[in-house]
Amino acid sequence: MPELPEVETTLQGIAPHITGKTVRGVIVRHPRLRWPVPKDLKQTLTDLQINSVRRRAKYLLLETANGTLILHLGMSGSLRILPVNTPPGTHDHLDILFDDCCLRLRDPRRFGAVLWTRDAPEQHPLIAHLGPEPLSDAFTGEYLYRCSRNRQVPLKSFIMDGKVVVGVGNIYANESLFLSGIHPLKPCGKLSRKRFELLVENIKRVLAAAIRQGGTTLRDFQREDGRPGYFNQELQVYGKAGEPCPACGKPLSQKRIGQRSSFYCTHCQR
DNA sequence: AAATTCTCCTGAAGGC
DNA sequence: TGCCTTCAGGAGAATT
Repeated sequence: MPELPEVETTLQGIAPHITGKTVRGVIVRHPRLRWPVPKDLKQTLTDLQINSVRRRAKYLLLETANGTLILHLGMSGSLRILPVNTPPGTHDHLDILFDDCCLRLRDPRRFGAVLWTRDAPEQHPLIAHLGPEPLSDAFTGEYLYRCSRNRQVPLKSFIMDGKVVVGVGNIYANESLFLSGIHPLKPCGKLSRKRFELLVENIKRVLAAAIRQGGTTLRDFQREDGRPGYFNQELQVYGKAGEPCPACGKPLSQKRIGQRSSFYCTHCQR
């Protein structure tokens, strides 16, 4: 399921193939995603050059002289670079055709999105009010500490809130809380500055390590060339309810927090 | 305003 | 083998 490391992996995979290339055609097979794929996307994009490919939060931004294509992979989306005329599969929603390759979006669960904006993407309503990038210098323990004062939402929900910080999805929230020895249900307003600093260090560490491994492949995620990510091997707690805690050996707990499965050690995380 | 719940969707896994 | 139920989840929208 694409979280920030998977989106970053996808970005690094597709960028070299499409940057500077001119769109020769667009095929929309299944327009129904989270929002309908723009009807006139083919007209809009064809003959435009992709000037740059960037990422903001989990949005991929393909910038042209006339506007920006915004892609979101939802929870089951993947982008691949394929030879032109590769036969499509069941959930292949969209092809963007270039002279020598095809950028194909597959999204079985249709939580993803394809949007077009003429304005600067930073102004787009979905992007304008997002928190800082977790791997940027703006994301510090001090920042999280200040954001969290007078709030009592569970810490795990807090760090997964895109208005606080972007890109910390369920897998990596669980992992970084474990590494920090912090209980996911701890009210965020009660955590000390010191412990926020440790947490931020671990969020950055986990995300950076996952990017190095090409992300985590649990079900649907695949890289632009079809390979999986390998960070699964490094997971300490995610999906491991009942298994021994890697630190103390007691069985790991599982509980739903804010509609998300949460995994933690009641002994090591306080 | 902040916190919580609902919603979209499909495929995998488990129960009988 | 097959049908049913349950679960997974990003994040906007709706509700409390």
